[in-house]
Amino acid sequence: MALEHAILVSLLEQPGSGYELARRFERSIGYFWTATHQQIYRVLGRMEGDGWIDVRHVPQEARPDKKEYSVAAAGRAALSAWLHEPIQPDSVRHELAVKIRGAAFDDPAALIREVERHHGAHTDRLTRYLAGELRDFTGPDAPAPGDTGRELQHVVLRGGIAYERMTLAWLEDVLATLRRLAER
Amino acid sequence: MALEHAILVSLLEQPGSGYELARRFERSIGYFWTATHQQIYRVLGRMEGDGWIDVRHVPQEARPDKKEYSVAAAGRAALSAWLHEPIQPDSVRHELAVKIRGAAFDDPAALIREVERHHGAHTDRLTRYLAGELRDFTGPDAPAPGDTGRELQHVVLRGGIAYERMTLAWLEDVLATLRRLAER
DNA sequence: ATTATCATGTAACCTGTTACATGATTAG
DNA sequence: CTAATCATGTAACAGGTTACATGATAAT
Repeated sequence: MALEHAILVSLLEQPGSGYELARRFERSIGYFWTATHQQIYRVLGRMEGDGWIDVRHVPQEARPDKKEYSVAAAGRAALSAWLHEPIQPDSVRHELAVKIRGAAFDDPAALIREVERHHGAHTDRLTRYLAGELRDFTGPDAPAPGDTGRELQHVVLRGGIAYERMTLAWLEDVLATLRRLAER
Repeated sequence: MALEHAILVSLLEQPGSGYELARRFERSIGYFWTATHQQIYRVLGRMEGDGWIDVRHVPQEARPDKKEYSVAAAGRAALSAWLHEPIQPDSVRHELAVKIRGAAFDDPAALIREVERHHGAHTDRLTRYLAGELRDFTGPDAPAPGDTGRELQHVVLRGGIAYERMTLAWLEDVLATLRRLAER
């Protein structure tokens, strides 16, 4: 039950529409939580019903009108309560790892392409994260000392970067292993 | 739709009961896929209905009887088909990261304990993985060159180890950041 | 013409979690 | 006597995915 809370955090950082939230989940929030627009609209409806968020109808020209959501007092309270509850460490889901172990019962060499493809996708992600870090957290845009929000955003981004780097190194290990096995 | 496939891989490595599968998902398979016994029994029922697996009733003394499942031809074919399909790189879900960014709107110092707790849990996991590696993949029990299955199991375990090490380093970064913010 | 972007939603389905339920044996 | 291990399941609910659905503007 954390999509609600991820949305609350995002709306506290910056109010916005369901569409805008969906875009943020593709970008910055995407490196620690994912959600599609269908999920977001559903949850926004529930959160509005529960009084966690307020809506403001924003008419626009040359674009469809939008509903801008912002966090209400009850939402802030719900977030605060959740922050003080312990959660259990997340467990991983690596579909690719299932495939790698499954390859023992099929042709390991056939997996090489797939692993290379994943390596490419993770390289792209890492590149985007690093570009974001350079843009938002270095030079004149570095967070001022005491800018808690920005500092915390940065440490989470560093987590995303560390994850992608570790994944790339592991995929290279996997490729070397698969190639060694394919040679015989 | 990978629980089916994870179960197929596990049953190919070693036939077993739903209970045994649940235990494996807590251990070796747990570092890349999780499932509870409820989920496993439900999926085993469906897989049996689809003819992917065969059941053998095994009477036992001093223990409840068990149903031993093994992979049928149709199951092997289904696994093989899935192995040849491309999958999209897994997206991450780090509930703790949601909390860290949320802490900007609450008390960051209050998160320190929680992060320390997670650090402890990941340390335990890493210790277990390393013990498993030592036991199963070094010394006299090292996989013979050409033992594809064992080699692939090892590379997946190395992925679990790399993940835990990266996570621990990141959590230390998070702790340092939170402590710095709490000092002011 | 076609594709991309902005903007919102419904419906059906599949997956995952939590709680409930039973019952024997073995070790402390 | 209490907890752990072995063994299997049901039921209700929450969360996530896929497909369908609409409709405007702007850029190529």
